Order: sequence, then C-alpha cells, then structure tokens
Amino acid sequence: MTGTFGKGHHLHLIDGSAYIFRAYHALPPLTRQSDGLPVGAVAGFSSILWGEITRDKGAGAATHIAVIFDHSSKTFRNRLYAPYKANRPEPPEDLRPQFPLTREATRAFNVACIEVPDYEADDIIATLARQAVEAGGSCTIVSSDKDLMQLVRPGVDMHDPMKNRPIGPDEVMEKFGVTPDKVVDVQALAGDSTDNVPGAPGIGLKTAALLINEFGSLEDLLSRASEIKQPKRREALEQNADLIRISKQLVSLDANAPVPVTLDALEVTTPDPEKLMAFLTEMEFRSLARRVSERLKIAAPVIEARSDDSPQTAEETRLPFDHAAYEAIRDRAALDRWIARIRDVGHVAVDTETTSLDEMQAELVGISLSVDAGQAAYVPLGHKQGGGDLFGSTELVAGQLGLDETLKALKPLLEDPAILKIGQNMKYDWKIFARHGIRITPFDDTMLMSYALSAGLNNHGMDELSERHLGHQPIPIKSLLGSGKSQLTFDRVGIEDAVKYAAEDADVTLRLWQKFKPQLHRARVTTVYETLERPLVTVLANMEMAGVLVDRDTLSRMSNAFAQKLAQYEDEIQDIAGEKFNVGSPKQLGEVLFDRMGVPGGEKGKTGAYATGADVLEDITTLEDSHPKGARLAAKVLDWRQISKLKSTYTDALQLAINPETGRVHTSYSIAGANTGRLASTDPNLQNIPVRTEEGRRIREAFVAPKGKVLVSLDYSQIELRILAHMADIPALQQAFRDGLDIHAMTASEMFNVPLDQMTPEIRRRAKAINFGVIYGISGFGLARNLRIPRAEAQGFIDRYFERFPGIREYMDATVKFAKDNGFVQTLFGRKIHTPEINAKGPGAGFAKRAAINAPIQGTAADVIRRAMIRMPAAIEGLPARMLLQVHDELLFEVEESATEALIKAARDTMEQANHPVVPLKVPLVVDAGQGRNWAEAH
DNA sequence: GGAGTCACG
DNA sequence: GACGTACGTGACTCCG
Repeated sequence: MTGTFGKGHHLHLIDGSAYIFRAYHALPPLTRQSDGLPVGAVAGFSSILWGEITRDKGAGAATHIAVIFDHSSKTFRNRLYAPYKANRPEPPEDLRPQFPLTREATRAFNVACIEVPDYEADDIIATLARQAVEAGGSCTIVSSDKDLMQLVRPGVDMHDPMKNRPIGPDEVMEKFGVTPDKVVDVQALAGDSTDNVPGAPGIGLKTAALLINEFGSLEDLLSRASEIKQPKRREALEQNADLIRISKQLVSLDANAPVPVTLDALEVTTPDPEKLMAFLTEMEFRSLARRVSERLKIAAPVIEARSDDSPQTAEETRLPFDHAAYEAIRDRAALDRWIARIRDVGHVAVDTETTSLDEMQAELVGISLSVDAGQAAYVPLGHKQGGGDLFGSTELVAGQLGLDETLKALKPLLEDPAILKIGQNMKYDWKIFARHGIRITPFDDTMLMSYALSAGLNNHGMDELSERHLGHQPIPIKSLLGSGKSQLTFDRVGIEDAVKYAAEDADVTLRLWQKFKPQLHRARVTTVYETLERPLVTVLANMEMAGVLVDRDTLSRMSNAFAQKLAQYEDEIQDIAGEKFNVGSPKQLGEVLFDRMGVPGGEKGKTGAYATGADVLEDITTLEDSHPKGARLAAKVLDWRQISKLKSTYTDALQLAINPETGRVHTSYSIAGANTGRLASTDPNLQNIPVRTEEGRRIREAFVAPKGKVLVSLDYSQIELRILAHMADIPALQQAFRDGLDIHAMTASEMFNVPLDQMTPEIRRRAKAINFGVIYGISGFGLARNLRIPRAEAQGFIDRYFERFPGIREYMDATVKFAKDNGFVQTLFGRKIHTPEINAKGPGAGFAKRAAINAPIQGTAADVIRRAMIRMPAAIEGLPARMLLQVHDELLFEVEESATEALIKAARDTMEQANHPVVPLKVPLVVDAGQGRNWAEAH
C-alpha cells in the first residue's frame, strides 16, 4: 500500500465506452479463431489496459487506474434538453456482445469499473480528475474524445490511445483554437450535430474560437453581442442566447457526480494470473497472453482453437445448487445492491413469476435475478395472503417492494444496451415487461440457444435442459401450485417457497447460458441463433400482443346452426343404426358398424379398437350396393364429424379465446416447438383455421378487420417445391418456375408424355401428389394410399419420376447419407435439425429417413419466412399497418384501407427477397396477395 | 394421460 | 425378405 492518494500519485482514467466504439471502427474486425465471435474491440481494449497497468515507473506511470463506462443512454442532460444524443444509432450487431466482454476484461485485469446512473462517463471522469488534483496528485485521461478536452489543466492531461500520443494544452489549442478552460464556451457556440447540441446557427468551430478569443468568455460575448459587426452573426447570437446557454450546460461536464468509490480503492494491483490467463485463453488472445505471461513470469498457456471434441474446460465444473443461498429482495437497499452488482457484471438472468401462462392476462407476482452460478435472488412483489382456502385475501403480504417502484428502478437496467439480459423463453417475460412499459434489450434466450444447438435431439423447456445439461432437477412448479382444479396461482405461494423456486429458475437459466454461449460458436450455429431465432422474439411478441379481431356474433350464429345440424345428424345416424350410441366415440362407432351392422373390412389396431378414420369411412360409403345401410351411416358420420370439429375446435373455442380487454384473439407462437424451424401456434392455434371445405372456410369470415381497415394476406407460391428444385438442382423444374408455368402440369407432362395443352385434371392431380410426396420422402405405399391406386402402379410412377428427374433421387440419397454421417441435416441457412433415429434398426429408420429428406426443404422454407418477418417491421415502418399472423407460408396483415397497395408492395418485396443476400436461389420466390374485410376474402 | 381423429401448411 | 410408412404441427373427445 502506498497510503492515501496524494502527491506523487498518478491516476489513469480510461474512457471505456468511447474506446469500444473507436476500437470497433478503427481496428480490423478481428474474430475469435475457433468460432468467429467478434472480439476486435475487446482485444484492443485489453491491450491498452495492459499497457496502462504495466507502463514503466516514472513520470506519468499510473499508480491508480479505473475504467469508466456510460451507465445508460439517458442522463440528466436529457431533462435539460430532450433531443440530446437522441439520434445516436443502435450499436452494430457484432459490437453488442463485446460490451459485456469488455467489462469482463476489466475485471480480469483486476481494474475497477465505474459507472453511475444518470451520468455520462465523461462526468465521472471530470469528478475523479478533480478529486485527484485536489488531493495533490495528477491524472491522465485515456481518451481522444474532444468533449473531455475541457478538463486539461495543470495536473490533468490526456492520452490518445489509438494514436498513442499525448493531448495537452497545445493539442487542445490545435483542435478548438482556445485554451482548455474556454473549450466549453466554444463548444456551446459551435454546437455538435452528432450529439444534437444546438449551439448558434451558422457558427462553426472557427468562428466560435474567434469570438471567444476576442470577447474573452461566452457570457461577455452574449452581453456585448451588439458590438459584433457582421449582422448575421450578431442576430444568430442575439436571437439564440437561451439555446446557447443550454448548449453550454449540455457540454459542461459535471465534476461533482456521485462517484461511489474513493481514489484509494483504485490503486494498481497485480492481476490474479490464473483469472487473467483464463480470460485471455477463452478469448484466444495469443500474443497478449504471451506478453502477460512474460511479465508475470508464468508459463504461457497453450491456446488452441477449440473444437467440438475438445475437453470440457474448468468453467464447467459443477457448483451444487443451494436453495438456502438465494436471497429475498425485500427493501430498496437490497434492490440497489443487486442493481449495482448487475451493472458491475454486465449481464443478468431474469425471470418473471406471474399468475398465468397467458401473457396477455398474467399479473406480475415477482422477479428473479441471477448474475453468476449460485448467485440468485427473488423480488416478491404481488404475493397475497391465503394459500389453501378458496377465497384468498386480496391483501398483499407485508415485506414486499412496491411494484411500480421496483419496475422504475429496474427499467434503466432492463433497457440498457450495455447490460445483457438472459432469459429462458424470453418472449414471455418480454411481453410481461412490455405491458409495464419496459422494452427489454438486448437479450439472450437459452431456449433459443438450445434450439439452435440441438433441434431434434430434445425439447427445450427449462426443466429438461436443466436435467440434461446441469444434471439438476429444478423444484417442480406442481409442488408449489398443486395440479388440477385446486391449482393455486403463483401469487398465493408463500414467499419463502417462492424465493427458492423462482431464484432457482434464474440460477438455472444463467448456468445454461454460460454453458450454451461457447457451444453456439463451436457448433457454428451463431448465425442461425443471431439472425433467425433471437430477432424473431420481439417480432412475434408484437404480433401476439396485436392479436386479430374476431367477430363473436358470427361465430355464435354458426355455433347455433351447427348445434342444430349435429342433433339432426345424430337422429339420422341412430335411426340407421337402430340404436342409440355416442357418435363421438370411435370405439362405439366401430362396434356398431363392424360388429352389429356387419360391415365388412373392419380392422383393429394395436389397441384392439376398430379404425374408423375418415379414409376408412370413405371406403365404406362406396359400398352402396353391397351394404347400403353401412354406406349411408358412414356418410352421415363423416358429415357429423366435420361439423362437430368445426363447432368444438373453432366456432365454440374461438369465442372463448377472445380477450375481454382487447376484444381480439391473441395466439402464442412457439419458436422452438417444431424441429424443422417452423413456428407452432397455440392457445388458440390460428395456423389450422379451416379453408379446404366451403363450410369450414366460412369460419374465416369471422376474422375481420376493424372499421376503416382491411386484412391483407400474402403467401408464398409453392415455396417448398421451389426450394426442392433449387436444392436438388433440377434444371427442368427451375426453368418451369422461372417461366411461371403450372408446375404440377409441367411435371405431369414430363412424366406421362402428355403435351401441356392436352393435360387432364386427373393426370395433373397425380403429378401433384407425386410432387408433394417427394417433399415428404416419397414411398410407393404412401403414394398408393394417397392416390388410392395399387401399390405397384404408384411405385411405377415414382420410378418414372426419378428417371425423368434423376437429381431428386441423388438429393434424397445424399441427404440421408449426410444424416447418417453427421447425425443432423441442414437448411440452406445453416439451421441444424438432428436425426438421432437415422441409424436405428426397424420401422423407426423409415420414419427418420423421410423426416431427414423433408427437414431441409421444410426448414429452409421456414427460414425464408422467418427472415421476411424479421425484416418486416423496418420494411413497413411508417405505414399504418401491422403484421398479425403467420401460417407457415402466409403472413396476414391489418392495414388502413388507404395504405393497402403500399403495404402489399412493401411486404411482398420483403418476402420475395427474403433469401437475399446470403442464399441466392436458382428459382424466383413468388408471393400472391389478397385483401378483404375478412380472412376468407383476403386469402 | 394416451389414443384416435381431424384442422392446417 | 419383411416391416409398415407419406413431412410438420395442435386441439378436442373419449375412456381407462
């Protein structure tokens, strides 16, 4: 220890935030060798930090050191002048992950990170510099930022780390034309367009310096403005005096910011070699690691680019889960401690506890946080009295922070671009916070990381991931809530129990993130995660929150009509059968048909029940001659089933799904539900609204646009066949798509040698079935069943198809071989779909083979529309339009009538170009558009 | 809670 | 040579 900071001590202040941006733009875009993680700014930063720590003793060498970061984008200056720094662009995508890494680097070098809410880094630098000089020491500001030049004075100088040159009074004079103490006056006059500092119109740096030098100071200048000879200048000053004074306030740094550390705490210490080397090894900074190890006289680590089979690193050693270690945050001091800790670490796992799985209805009950494995806390906010009894009290349990106060305290953190928020299924929490006016950014999602890494291997729920990757079974929610009818909501759970459960969720999420983060790069799915998964979260959240307007009356009338019809069918069915039975019971129906009425051909499945599926019943309806009663009954049951389905699944259920507050239906999309990359829609499923039958299509009439608006539907034409034509590289099919031909007719013509102008619907139908069959991993049996033709004939079609388009067979064989060799298949965009059953023996192998053939095609189509959706908000920005629904190859929009054409143009263009620029296709993507007052008209 | 059925792409 | 199959989903209804 060198004692209290004072004479002979020298403080180095590194402007962290500014440096990251400068390094990012100035240095070549270095990436980590093993996986391409962008680390250029981190490398540059680490290098100057090391230089600062080790600079030779002597004049100017640091005895104390700190790195200063901006806390968040909004500061007290925005209250003075709202537009201040308001149009700063978002940081580039490949810079974002480097913010937390830079903080990590600082900690690895054992240097203090300082940031203060509501203040810019520059204010903290001003404050510490003042303190250093007042204590009798000196200070060097490591930055080239002109805004800091006002601080140069005896005892305070600057150092430009990029150009490695000092900045003293001479350099300040060179830049501003005045001495450092007059820099703010010049800046106030000249303004700054990038920061939105207004200044005086028409006066730039040169003129400003001239005027200040002439009049001595800004105040003197303003009070004697009338003496200025040039009329334009004089007017600019006279008419803008207030704006100029505000400008001066904006550019003047506050040297009395509340800095939470003492100078003594900033003393330079030797870094912990183990910790530092671990960081440098992780980053793969070879030359810096060598320099550091020489200096610290330790062995240089061998840094090799890691690969999938590299041994597990020490970071993955397991820390046991300890529920007793979790903290309950019940007062403001504890909350503030956690917020400070989170800022220090630069990332936080966040999880919300609510009263419902429906984000549109759920009430926030508590928030859990975790910053490192084992370090987690829970903030109870809405826990109420009364667990077991039917009528719980509405009184809040004592000892909880207020919801509004807590959210107000957390909002800057959750929206801070430099703090990474980590969630499991972040779309849920994002929507919960969005309903409270908080837009979480940036974030990672462990569910989506897992999906990018291992789609097809396992599901991606937290409990499953925890057991699989952490070997830990989290507390089951059922143990707190019970199940079934008497299930509690989370607000009735005792806080003690809630802390253990909720904090554990955040802990698990954080540990999963630590584990997945390096794996993404190693598995080369970072691009998939960053471009196809993560950006979809907010897009879907906004679609889900928008919802779609559904007309209850239309549905209600249809339900009533269906009810009558069903009753009538039931009478007729029981008449024919000669007995009463439950038409909805396949088991009873089978027994009536095959046992009692004697219809031939009944087949029992593995459970011993007769099969009574639509295909079976349809076959029976053809027995009019041999078994007329059976034929009539089967036909009636088919009718009954259709109506029953429409009523129960659609007209009844959709009415119940209308949100009482919004009057709209809000589905939920699972991003990681389908293995191929498709979305899945649940609660309610709006991706299977009827369309194939006339009766069913009428349900779409209940999906309407509000007054003055219309619904617009845009769907990709034949997207999977186009992708097949590209992937399997079939020139004839590609040309047909380029020529805009009827692809099924063209296929039929090629296969059956029928000229296009002599094509019959029947021949075309067969070709269409084959085209689809190919996408599904065709088999003679499947095609035979689909077309209801003998198996041998179907096989003949397939043989002819492969003969005519040999590339299809080659594609199928190559895909299956790839799956067998690698255990996964890939889409054109790099999405991996694992095929663990591909080498299995038995019937499972057939399934796996066909799934492997289908997955790249279906998955690539899914990727294409994902890309379109992700680009859509920007593409339709400014239009009075919203994207509402996705149905695999269709997007549904709601738009003000007058903007319909503009929307169609913008959205269609986005969809048709969605593959570009990364995956050029040899076929065009074509989008059909429709519009109308309801979905039936629009489709 | 699994099986059967059927709605969609 | 037999085995059973079109690919991917979700919701509803029976029924044990």
